Amino acid sequence: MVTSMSDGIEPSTKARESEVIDPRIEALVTELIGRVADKWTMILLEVFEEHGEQRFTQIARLVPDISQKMLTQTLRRMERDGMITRHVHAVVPPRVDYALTPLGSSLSEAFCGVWVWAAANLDRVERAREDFDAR
Amino acid sequence: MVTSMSDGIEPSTKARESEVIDPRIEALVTELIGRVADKWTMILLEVFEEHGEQRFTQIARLVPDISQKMLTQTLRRMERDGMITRHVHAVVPPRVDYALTPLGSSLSEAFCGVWVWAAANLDRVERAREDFDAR
DNA sequence: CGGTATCCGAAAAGATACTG
DNA sequence: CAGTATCTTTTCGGATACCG
Repeated sequence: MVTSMSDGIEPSTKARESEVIDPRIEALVTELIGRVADKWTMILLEVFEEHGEQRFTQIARLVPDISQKMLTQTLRRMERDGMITRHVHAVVPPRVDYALTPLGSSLSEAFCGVWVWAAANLDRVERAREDFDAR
Repeated sequence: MVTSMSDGIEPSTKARESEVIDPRIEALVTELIGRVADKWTMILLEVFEEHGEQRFTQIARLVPDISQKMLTQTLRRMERDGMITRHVHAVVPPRVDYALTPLGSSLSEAFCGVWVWAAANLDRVERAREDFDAR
């Protein structure tokens, strides 16, 4: 869809739709996918999309399996990538609110299809695994 | 987005949209996302979607950065999950063809939006990072 | 060709303790 | 509360050797 492969000449039997975009762009997109197609990133995007602005501890409660380290790390990276904002309130005890930016929101929407797919195909995958393991 | 409703009563201050789906289903969907939101899985799906049925060595050529080990591993897992088929031809030298199943194809489509997003927002992310690092 | 098996160093994730 | 620092464990990925 987005990748290229700059073949030379061949008439080729198929695979004739996209192709020949700048390999530099290709590499950057792939790097970005590698960054963004991360389990925790996807899950946090989803949490923000569903629950709106949240503070640190609340997020941790909504995602019980994430370690505090990974939560901090993922939030920091998402902030750096422009997905979320981080607002520190000067109160005691401290309060930090995280919220999606429009950019993060748009990515969340792009991932929406994957969530729908997962919910819809859960049982199919389950059965495929059973079939495979039965061999 | 996928999680859902059927809350009981409480008025609550906010966060009144989702909630209270079977936590078992929720956990399974999350596990499946964790499995599927993998860099190499995404990239291999994309390769199959673009280039159709491919044999092992050809895939390796199309994805130069993947190690043989990770390629085998990812293909095996995708086969187990019902995303791809694996056909061994009884010839010498051996020939093994991999191809998307309808299930894999549907996942690939679900991911399509993410690829489009990445290509479209590359520069925005780039600038966000520069801004962040400048602090 | 299309793998599997093994070893190994590097990187990522997890657990725990401490702090402004 | 919202982290950071540190330590341990797991996973990743390259290199190499070997097989049907």
